[in-house]
Amino acid sequence: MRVFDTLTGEKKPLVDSGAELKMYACGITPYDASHLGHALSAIVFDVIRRYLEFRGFRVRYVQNFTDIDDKIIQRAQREGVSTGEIAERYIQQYLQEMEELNVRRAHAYPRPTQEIPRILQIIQVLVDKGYAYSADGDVYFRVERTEDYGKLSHRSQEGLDTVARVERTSSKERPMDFALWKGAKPGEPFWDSPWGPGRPGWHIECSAMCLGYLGETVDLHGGGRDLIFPHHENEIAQTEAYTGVKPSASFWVHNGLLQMGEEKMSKSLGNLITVRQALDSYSADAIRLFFLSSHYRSPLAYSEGGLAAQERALERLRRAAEPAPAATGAALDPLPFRERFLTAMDDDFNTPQALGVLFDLAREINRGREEGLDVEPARGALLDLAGVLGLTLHGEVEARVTASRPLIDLLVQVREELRAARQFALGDRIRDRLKELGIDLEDTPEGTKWRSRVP
RNA sequence: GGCGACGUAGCCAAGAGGACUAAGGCGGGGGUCUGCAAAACCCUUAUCGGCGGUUCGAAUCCGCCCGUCGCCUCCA
Repeated sequence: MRVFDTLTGEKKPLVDSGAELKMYACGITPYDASHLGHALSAIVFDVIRRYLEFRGFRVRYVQNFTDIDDKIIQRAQREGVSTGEIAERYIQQYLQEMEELNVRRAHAYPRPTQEIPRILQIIQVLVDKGYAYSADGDVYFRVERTEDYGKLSHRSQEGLDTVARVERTSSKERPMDFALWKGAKPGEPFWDSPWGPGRPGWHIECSAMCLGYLGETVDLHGGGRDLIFPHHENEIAQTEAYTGVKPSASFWVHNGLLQMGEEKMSKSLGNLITVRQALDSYSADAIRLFFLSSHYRSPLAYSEGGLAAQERALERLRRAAEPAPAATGAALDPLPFRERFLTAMDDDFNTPQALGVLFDLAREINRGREEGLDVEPARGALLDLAGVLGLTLHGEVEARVTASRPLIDLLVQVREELRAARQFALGDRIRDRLKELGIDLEDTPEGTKWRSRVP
């Protein structure tokens, strides 16, 4: 298996050492509803995790929530509630939505406000080692002390210092130094520290939680591309300065960002589709299919039409995965498809190619059915491999019509009788009207079948 | 200004020196099946942004140009 590593810029072999594979993904800052970009990232790492497990790795997966930061504080002040309340609300919403998207739970979801002692201890060591200094109640990381700062994002210290946009604080030694600890301003939540009351900086929390939950070297550290700089660059600097162990991650894995028309989807730009909105209009499988039909490292442009197209494509897979009447012919061997699927996924999780294999397999199943082959093994493989991508292939709208099922059955039965009497005009009318209501009828050799769809 | 991606059919998207007379999906066209449909199946729908170069051979490597985007500031 080969996986692309942002640090080296190339695909490297990932081998199963037999030990637990440690995987850390940067999660969200819960100050508002999550958007599809967050879902994309979550689904990318969910698929990576599922595939690794499918390949026999024992995976330990940790994802954090940044539950204290400027935006959470602002929101809390605006609503007149505590920061903890804001964070908790959106964390629960996120977890609920991820469950609906069939994203498997991480083994742990640490949060900085619950890791303050560990964070303080790390900052203390960095200060003691000369990697950090306190100034006016803040503590900054001394970027100059590290010789390889910029190695992840491929930037030079000189370049960074001259960039006007880097925040210039009078108390900083150099503009590119970044905060480990932020002194509390009036009215802000704070924790006591040797440098005064305050709260952890953004980057230190991930260093602390990664170290605390997984150890000095994680196998796979992930997040969106936008986290490469400064977040992950700073994390590397802190963690490696603290432990003296390099590398702090064997693989840095970053997913491409979801674009919204011309620019990326982001909370600060306000051009977003929330996970909720997407789930209200499309099935979880279709949303996953939309994301996975492009490679995880490429940017992906959101499009209403694209999502709808995937919903239709999904229908092909769903139908192929439906149980078939027992057949007497030879069995359709799914092994070649399985191997092609593995080859695709082994190459840096090439899900578009893997999906191509799934569609090929679906076609073979349909063809096999017409030829009277035993497609059960192939059907099992299709469901199995789709499951690795987190696709259920269930007709998810079925549940919505449970109550009206007997009535629909009755109408279908009446129509069958009309057809038997060659009263086609009336029969067609029933079919057309049901279609308008989101019920599609199909006359097959085994009788009339119906299925519901989103109207 | 610095760093980095990307540009493949009407649309989405794999492929990264020879098995490509370029996967897969959506859409379009034609057909089989059907009372008619639907679904399914079959056939069909591209020479890879432009120009130059390297090579026996390039969508795949190099250079230049054009275009799009991301990061450099909170961000998945």
